[in-house]
Amino acid sequence: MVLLVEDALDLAQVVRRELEAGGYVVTHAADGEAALAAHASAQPDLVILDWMLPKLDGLEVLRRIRRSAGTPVLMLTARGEETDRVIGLEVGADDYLTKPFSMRELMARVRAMLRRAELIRQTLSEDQASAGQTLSRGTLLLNAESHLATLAGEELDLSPTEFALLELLLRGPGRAFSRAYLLDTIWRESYIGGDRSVDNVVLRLRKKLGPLGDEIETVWGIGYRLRPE
Amino acid sequence: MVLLVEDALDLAQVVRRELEAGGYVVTHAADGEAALAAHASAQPDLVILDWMLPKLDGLEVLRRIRRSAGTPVLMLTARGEETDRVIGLEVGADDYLTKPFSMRELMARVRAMLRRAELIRQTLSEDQASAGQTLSRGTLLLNAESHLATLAGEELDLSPTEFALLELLLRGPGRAFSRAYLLDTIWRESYIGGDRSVDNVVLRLRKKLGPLGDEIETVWGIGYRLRPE
DNA sequence: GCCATCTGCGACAGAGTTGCGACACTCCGG
DNA sequence: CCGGAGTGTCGCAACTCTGTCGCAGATGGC
Repeated sequence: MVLLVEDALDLAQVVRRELEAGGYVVTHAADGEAALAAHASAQPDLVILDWMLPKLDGLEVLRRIRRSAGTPVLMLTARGEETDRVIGLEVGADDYLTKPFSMRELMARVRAMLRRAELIRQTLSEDQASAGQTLSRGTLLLNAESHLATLAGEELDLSPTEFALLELLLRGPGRAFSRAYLLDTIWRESYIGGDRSVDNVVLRLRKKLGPLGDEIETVWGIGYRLRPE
Repeated sequence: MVLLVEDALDLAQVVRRELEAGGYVVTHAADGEAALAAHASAQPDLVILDWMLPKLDGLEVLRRIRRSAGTPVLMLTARGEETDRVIGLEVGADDYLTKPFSMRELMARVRAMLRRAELIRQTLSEDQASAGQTLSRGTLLLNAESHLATLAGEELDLSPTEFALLELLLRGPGRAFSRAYLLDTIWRESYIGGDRSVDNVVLRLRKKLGPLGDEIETVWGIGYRLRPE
């Protein structure tokens, strides 16, 4: 069951039809309060959440959902909206889509998210998904909410891009991320980057991490990965 | 290959030059009917489609393209047609650019779209194969998501091609794969290789697998197979 | 056993990919 | 208007991967 939270009714209609055509059952909510009510009563497998909403905005809705549940959330943001891509990740959105997006892309993401959620449920214990706020790796600590990273007690001075990359890696240790995925996820609407941009952020991040930098492995011809522990 | 559909010839000329300078091969069509014909015969990787066109307008062209193919489409629209945005989404445009636009932005979008198309293809094929599962064979473990293979606990250093081949074999143990099939599946459209390329990958893979390499059997006159357990 | 094919395999070179420093541009705050 | 931080781009070097070739060995039909 998918909960769709979107106040633009025409767009909601389109998305709903597409999802239903793909075999999903869809519940719709048009504002933040309705969304929370629907989430509590229907317990969806996935929430598609617009950023701008009447009554409660998407960010606040996300925050409250996270207090009680680990439901995967896909956020919809408009291009040009002043959204720090990191903010959403802090609160625990699992993925993003920038308007306008294609229906094909939406479906691809929805499927991927549901699949991943299923896997996590099967294999991993809940703590990784719900603990969320502070990620760690050896002496490296990363707190998403305060946007602070420390290495062996020392504060790490990371740029926003570096921070986002490190966070993504820590969220999926062992998982190999392609450059295309990273560009799509971290860079969002700022598109501009080529593959070499990714390389450079990795380069800078590795340096700042010192010895721990080696834990970021290159997967030749694919992308990068944080070495599984 | 990029199909450019634009009736204003001066603009088309400028865009074409820019794209070609960026390393893309460009085909041009000046009206809707020509666009459909070109799309059917040339099978482009991306379509740049003007909204207003002689004979068939852009929307109709998009609709017909969508009946037969999922080619990514970048629509060019005149300023301020908000309602059309939703219609376009419904029919399946993947991105928009409002005239006038800068060449720089166009190029950025084109690059991003091709990248994303690749991502979507990847995600969907993973979905079919229910990736993320760990495949195994004796002491050999292979995890597609992390792109990591281990043999008796030791990490195996496999090239992308070797990895893909091993994954395919593990997914269909006992099944015999012809060289043609392997070229089609692993090499995809970039198969410049002849049959001996396959042989060589098998050779290298066998070596790296050590004793387990013998499990990859040669099917004389056909191709290769992983010995059923 | 003989021949036509097919496969195994080492060597090599070209193509592709990544590491990394240098530089330029943009965005902000002073 | 300046200066600094952040980040995209470029170029070069180093490295990895992979297709090709040649030849030896294996295989199967006759």
